[in-house]
Amino acid sequence: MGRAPCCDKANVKRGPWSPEEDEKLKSHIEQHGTGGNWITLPQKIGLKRCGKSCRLRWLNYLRPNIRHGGFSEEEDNIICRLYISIGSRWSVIAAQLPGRTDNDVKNHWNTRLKKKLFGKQCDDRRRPTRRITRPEQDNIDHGTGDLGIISTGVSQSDCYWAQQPALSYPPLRPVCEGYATPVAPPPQSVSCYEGSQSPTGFLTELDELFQFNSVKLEGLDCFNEMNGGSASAGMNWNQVSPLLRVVHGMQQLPPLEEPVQLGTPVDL
DNA sequence: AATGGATCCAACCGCATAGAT
DNA sequence: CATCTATGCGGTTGGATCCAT
Repeated sequence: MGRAPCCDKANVKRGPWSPEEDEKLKSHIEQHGTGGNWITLPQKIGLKRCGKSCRLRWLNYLRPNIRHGGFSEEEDNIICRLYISIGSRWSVIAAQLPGRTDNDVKNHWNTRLKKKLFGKQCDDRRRPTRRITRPEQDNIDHGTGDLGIISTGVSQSDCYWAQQPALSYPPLRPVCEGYATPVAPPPQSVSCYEGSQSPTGFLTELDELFQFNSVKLEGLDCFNEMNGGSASAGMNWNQVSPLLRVVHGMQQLPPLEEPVQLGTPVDL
């Protein structure tokens, strides 16, 4: 028996949202909330949309204080370090970046950071600057703390780490007491852009990096507390960063209640 | 100017989980 | 306890846009 569809796909609109739809949804939620039921909400307000689609639209775009684009290098570093530590748990990572959504973080990772970290070569100069899309233009000078320069996937942004003597990790702010902060790996361990175009060399360096993490992450005991002390409940460790699957004793993350305060110094 | 490839990102899909019954 | 339903989440896709030729 198959799973019941969440909505009648034949009778719901799909694809991009119109400004009118956005306005309907936004004003209703601002006035009445979601009513605790996304499924019935679109019918209530006369939207021919799936409840899931409404939820996604609200969470990713209509919600107040959402920021799009213009990721700072500091945010990039946080994303990379968390990805290395906990894998593709985008909601957790996004929770550390105020105003960012999991979808945004995920897209940013997939389109830029992954290339940074996993070998997009700096000498790819075909596209020195990326286009500035309308949403990005909207975000420029909106107090995001960025310079208003849209770094591209391959130019300044992509080459940022490549230009460094080695991948440089600023220290990650601990997310809870006793949380063993993923600490900057030895610089030489991730110098993946320096003559490491050879996959073998790169993998070796990654191995070193994760051996490093295997030590540092042993302190993640407080992961256990996330689910009432159950060491494995609620956590599929196969989904943890593939880079960390070899790590022994990796345990569950604690609840991440406080977003990382960007720009705050970190005591290690 | 036309075309094809690359890139980005909004949106969808489907699975896992939590909560209700 | 079993089943059903809604929600949350991560993976993937499709279309728009840009750049190089």
